[in-house]
Amino acid sequence: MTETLPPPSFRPLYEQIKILITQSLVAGEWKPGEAIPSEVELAARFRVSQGTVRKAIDELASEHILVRRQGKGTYVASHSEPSYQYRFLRVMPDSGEKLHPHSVLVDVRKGRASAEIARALAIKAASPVHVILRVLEFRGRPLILDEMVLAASRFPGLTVPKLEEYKGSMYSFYEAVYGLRMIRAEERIRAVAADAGAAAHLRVVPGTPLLCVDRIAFTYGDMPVEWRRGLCVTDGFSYFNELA
Amino acid sequence: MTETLPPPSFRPLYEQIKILITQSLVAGEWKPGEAIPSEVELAARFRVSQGTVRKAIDELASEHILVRRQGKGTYVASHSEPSYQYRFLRVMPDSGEKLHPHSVLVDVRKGRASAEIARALAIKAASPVHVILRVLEFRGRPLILDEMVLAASRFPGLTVPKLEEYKGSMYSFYEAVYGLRMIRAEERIRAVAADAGAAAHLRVVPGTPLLCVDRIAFTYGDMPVEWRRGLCVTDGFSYFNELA
DNA sequence: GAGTGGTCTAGACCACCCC
DNA sequence: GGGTGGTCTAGACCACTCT
Repeated sequence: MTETLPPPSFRPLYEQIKILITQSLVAGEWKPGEAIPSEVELAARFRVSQGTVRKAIDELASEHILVRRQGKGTYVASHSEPSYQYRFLRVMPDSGEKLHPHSVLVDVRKGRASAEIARALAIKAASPVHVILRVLEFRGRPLILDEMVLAASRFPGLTVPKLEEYKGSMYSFYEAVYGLRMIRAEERIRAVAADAGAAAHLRVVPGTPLLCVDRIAFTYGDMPVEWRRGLCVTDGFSYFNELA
Repeated sequence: MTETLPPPSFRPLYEQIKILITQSLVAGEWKPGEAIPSEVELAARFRVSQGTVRKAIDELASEHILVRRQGKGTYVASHSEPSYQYRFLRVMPDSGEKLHPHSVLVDVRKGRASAEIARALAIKAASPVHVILRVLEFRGRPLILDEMVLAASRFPGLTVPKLEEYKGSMYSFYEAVYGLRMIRAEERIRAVAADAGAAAHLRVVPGTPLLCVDRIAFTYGDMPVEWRRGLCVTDGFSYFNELA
């Protein structure tokens, strides 16, 4: 889906400003949740007009990388903020009720990347990885069985106790502990029959149709960080998507 | 998902321009595929600066309602154009190959709206509707069994021969024949087991897990026009979604 | 070359937030 | 009241398309 385009013959100034701002974000000059300098300050710093900075920030805001707050300033988006907590979770109760799931760790172990996962994470096949299994529960009912795979090199010293502290959201964990902010993800969804293991974790009978959601999540610069497979019960719940 | 907000205390000019442009689109002043007047013309017509018209058009373009073409003009987006033909079809071969499905009509009949469908289409329960059944094939292999429900009042004189002409895309049909351009849709996805009927049409064994994709599609002003349920085989195919 | 959208600037003023 | 983002304007110049 992501394509490498031919070198553009022309490079608008505001795109270069976007790149400079992104570089400061990658370098950690401004951390998630913090305010970046005001538009006038940035305009002075980059020696361009405020309008040009505005256009750059507008685009970064539309990509959910920055957040504008009128009268206050412009902030670095963060998965730790309530409104961003479940930004990538598209499964919802059919009732329309808000979903506030509870995460239960099942297993954390070390392993080696399969060919498929190595390709997805842009690492060498058989590289060491962390594999995390967990169940998302809603009102005490198991809803999603997630398997997450992370390159060990990016997540040194990942341990169960550390993970337990952040049971709410994986991405606020990556962000707070490893400085990796996830900005977008690709999902591929299929229908599968529950095998014995999944059925046990999700408390359904084997063979029950489940959604199988494969996800690759990316940080700044389209660097893949996480491969994930979620098996999801859709009795009373569904995956919501808006086509625009 | 769509909420009615409290009356805004303040109404930017460019939003009013957006509304005026949208009204011209609804009224059919500019038809799908045609060019709208240039920015300077619109600025003169609405007595605002070109910059304000630009901002209005920018937003309409980001909503895929208009399409800008540098050096040529701004056009009304149309499902008849190749790049928009399958804009709302998210099912793709895992191979990465481009999907060019072929539509086969199964049945077209009249019926009455169930409570659920009446709610979705914002019509009275038991209102007369058209029900269309069709199969989407890919390389001769049945992939999706679609059931579409339309308010009869919006689609007078809908007949099989008329439909046959447009087997490629339903939405270019709605657009060309009824002047209804679909601009967005909401989908809810679940996993289900194929029943006997679906299994026969999709040539799978009954019980095979399928994606069940319920869709409501909207035209200008968030007016619901079509209710659709698609049953989809996901062997070699998956539903692709980008989370941004 | 004429016409279109696209970029960039500079400045004025407005709405919102907080001290 | 002072700072922030948000709107609106006017004008210059650039890139692209077609004739």
